[in-house]
Amino acid sequence: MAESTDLHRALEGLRSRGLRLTRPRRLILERLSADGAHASAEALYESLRSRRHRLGRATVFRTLKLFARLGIATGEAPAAPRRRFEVAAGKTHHDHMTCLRCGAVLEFVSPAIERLQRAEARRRGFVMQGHALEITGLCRCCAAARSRP
Amino acid sequence: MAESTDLHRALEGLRSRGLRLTRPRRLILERLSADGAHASAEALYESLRSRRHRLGRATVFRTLKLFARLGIATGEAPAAPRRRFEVAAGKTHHDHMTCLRCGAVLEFVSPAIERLQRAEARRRGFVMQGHALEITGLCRCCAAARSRP
DNA sequence: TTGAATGCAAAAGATTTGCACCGTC
DNA sequence: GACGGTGCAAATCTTTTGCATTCAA
Repeated sequence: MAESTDLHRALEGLRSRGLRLTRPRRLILERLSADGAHASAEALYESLRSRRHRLGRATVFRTLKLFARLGIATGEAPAAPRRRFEVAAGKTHHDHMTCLRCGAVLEFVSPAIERLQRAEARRRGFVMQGHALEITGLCRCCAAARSRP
Repeated sequence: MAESTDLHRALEGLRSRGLRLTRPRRLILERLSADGAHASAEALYESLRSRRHRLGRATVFRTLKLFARLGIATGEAPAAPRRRFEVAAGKTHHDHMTCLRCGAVLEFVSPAIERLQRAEARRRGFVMQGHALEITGLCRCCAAARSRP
């Protein structure tokens, strides 16, 4: 039921753009719809490939990217392709705001947010060990620059 | 001043474990201490390497990993090495709790946290476009399993 | 039929590992 | 002097791209 709804929605999204609902796309969508999957491209590739049907790794990546672009699927894309480091000594925990235009990183702390996170975890019996919050967008300068002609 | 403090602290951390404060380690620590850097391994490698001094890419990665282990530096390590996707259709925005033991992903929504994030961004003139919050730790099952002998 | 989509293989990007040599303690 | 650390190159892992072929519309 949920699957067929997803499928119809996806079909619309594709057709309205002159794109096609192919076998690989249907398979990936079905697998992703099942059991609220949070799957990686590799996991999908492994589980969908079989002796009977061929499927390319590249197709899975291409399809996921397409789905993300169309809003059919989402994937937590990291703001930075590379892992970023910073000194920790003498610093307390903090979170980040990353500017997507200039790459600037602002640090911020919100005790209230920390508290709420802890509460949410506790409510679910989840033993919280760490957390990472990243807000993406435009820093003050870049926002100003963009709004200018 | 802050740099020499960091350096001393790091030296302690290293020595107490029988590790050495070498040239590459000092350089990386200094560069990381400067201007509140949020730098990638590649960026550090590029900026520290020169015709006068040789420096290996591997050393930078090894050193950062070591620093992270010793608490001298931190880097937002993603809970999953691979990007994970999920269907978006019909779903509203939500955040994740990832179990580091079994890999389970719990979705949760906290309007209060969302609100606070928006407020923090606004306060800094940051135009928020997106955000990702991931809480890592142990899910109920794994926490229970671990506390058993 | 025809252009979009696929599978494969090769490339690219990020990080890790093996190993002989080097430098800190 | 011993042993931890380094540089280099090769290996790994994840994702992307080029291209001839296939297939949905």
